[in-house]
Amino acid sequence: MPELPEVETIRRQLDKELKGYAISAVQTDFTKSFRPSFETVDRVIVGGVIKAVDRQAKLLILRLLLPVKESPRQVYLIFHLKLTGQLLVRKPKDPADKYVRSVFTLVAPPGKLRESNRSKIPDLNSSDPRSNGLGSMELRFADARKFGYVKLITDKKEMGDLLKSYGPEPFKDLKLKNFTQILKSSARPIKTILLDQEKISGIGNIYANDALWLAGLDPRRASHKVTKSQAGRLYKAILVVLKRGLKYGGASDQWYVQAHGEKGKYQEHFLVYGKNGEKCQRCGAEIKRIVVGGRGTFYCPACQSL
DNA sequence: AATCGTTCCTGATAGC
DNA sequence: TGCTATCAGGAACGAT
Repeated sequence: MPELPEVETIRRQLDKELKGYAISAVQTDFTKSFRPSFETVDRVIVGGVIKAVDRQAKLLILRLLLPVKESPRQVYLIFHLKLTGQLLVRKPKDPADKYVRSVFTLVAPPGKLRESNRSKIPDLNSSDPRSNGLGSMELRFADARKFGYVKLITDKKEMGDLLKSYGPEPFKDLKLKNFTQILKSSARPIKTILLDQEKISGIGNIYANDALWLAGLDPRRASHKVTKSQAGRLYKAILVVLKRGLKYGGASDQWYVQAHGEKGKYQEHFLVYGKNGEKCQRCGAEIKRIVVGGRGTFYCPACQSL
């Protein structure tokens, strides 16, 4: 399940590779995933040039510049991968990927094309009619479970409001002081708070489990009863596990892959996530799986105290 | 305002 | 082996 480290890994790759490309076509066999509608997205974004790829929480945000003659306009194309979404950068002739629901065809503008293909062999044999024969690419949106979505926002204020609905970013504005305040604001289980995107951006089930284990905190503990020193430990633990997730290129537990289909490696370094029945690497007790807030939760009953 | 239940969807898995 | 029923899960949404 793509969380902050997974989405950020993809963001860095997309930002590097897609910048400067223009969208020349959009295809889908699942229009339901488009908001407000496939027709609108298709009509508006074709011709748009990708200026940058941003991230907020688990959202990937393509900043597009529409080449309207009088006044070029910026719009935002947002992807949420939810549980099984993948964004793959491919060549049109590359082998098919499983569960592809939508394909965005990308073409390099002349300037970009000369620059990036100077030393490459031109692909003159492409049979794809949309291809310009040079530097054409595809951004494939695959999603086995179909929970993911593509959302177009054309209004700057609407974009601002959307971003404001998310909690602070762990590596930007989440400081110990506001983290402590956030914990005090609710009586729900601490793990539920960590997963709440309105409270804190980017944490999902994997990193919530591992951070709570690292901090030695029971995931069921009432958030507002977490002590000051525990909050301090949890704050550090969150940053540590997210950083490790990033370092290993994300966790390819089931579906997650990076932008070129490679797997991440954080799954080889899980602390408790998915380790039901195994021994706690800190105290040797048996890791248990329980359900907290409707989510599978892994923890060590011996060293994660209430 | 905070919280909770329901819903979306289908691959993987357990049970027979 | 092959079939069927059940489960998992982020977060939007409506209800309380």
